[in-house]
Amino acid sequence: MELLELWRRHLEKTKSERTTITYLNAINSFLRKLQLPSHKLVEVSSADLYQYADSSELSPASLLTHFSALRHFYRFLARRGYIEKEKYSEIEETIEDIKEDYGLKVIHRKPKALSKSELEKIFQKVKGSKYENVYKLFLYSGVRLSEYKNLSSDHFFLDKSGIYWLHLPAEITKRKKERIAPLIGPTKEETFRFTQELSRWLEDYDANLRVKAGSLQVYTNRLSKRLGIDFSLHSFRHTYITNLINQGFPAELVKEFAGHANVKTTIDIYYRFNQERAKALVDEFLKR
DNA sequence: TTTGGGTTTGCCAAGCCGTC
DNA sequence: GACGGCTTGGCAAACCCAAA
Repeated sequence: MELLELWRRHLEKTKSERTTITYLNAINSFLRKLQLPSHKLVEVSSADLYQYADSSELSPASLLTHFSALRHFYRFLARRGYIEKEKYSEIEETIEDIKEDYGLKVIHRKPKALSKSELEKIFQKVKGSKYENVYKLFLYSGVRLSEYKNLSSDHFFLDKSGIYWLHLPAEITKRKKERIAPLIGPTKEETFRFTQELSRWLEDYDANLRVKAGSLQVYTNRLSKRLGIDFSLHSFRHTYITNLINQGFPAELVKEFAGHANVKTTIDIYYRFNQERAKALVDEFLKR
């Protein structure tokens, strides 16, 4: 059996469908660029790897992904004895050299929480439509799009204090980790106003809150352009988490509500972001 | 225990097409 | 022409793990 086919089967057993697709695409892109037939993959040299990096028009992040795939492929071949261990070491070393040469590092953008005026403009535009309800759900729950796809009224419950909680079972969350999060906004008043609305919407979830994920994404993208506001569905999640932080929830709790696997993610991404914001606020205060 | 870099995977953008 | 659905590849968020 062809080595590429063997690797594909291995990926299908050990990786997600998305990763399998991404890695296979990377290898195919490599073959196309170098105009190599797949059986020549075992003969690939350092010069070929350099040629790919030199001629590629991919962004640093994508090039990194492609080299991750190549490294994974050759590690697979070496472990099964299809290539010499020394050959794999040479390939691995070359990939490291290329990364160094090209300064390949993933650039992380800071999360963007939406401001009050941006939210007003967005909700003014979608007022009265189903998108208004869905956007509010994203904003008050911090739900991810992938989680929203599988949501139903069964995932919401009202607690004794009169606010809704979202209970996401492990099978529908990103990292297969059960998550419980309160549906709250920037203030108590807004939270209770939303709770009343949600109570009505949940009577007929499909009619009030169900939109196809693809349509929701495209609609949001177009709205972002129309309004001249740089936002996406994920911006609502950033805003939800930022609201929790601004309200003084401790990082361990924000981590649980956000569904992060560890608190480092929460602190690194959101608290660092908030420290800058705090500095800006202090500067503003001192100017008064 | 912390941190930096690598890996995995979800999200977004763009283009095409159909419908009104 | 405007709007919305679908597909696909690249980008970036989030997680993981080894080294210090």
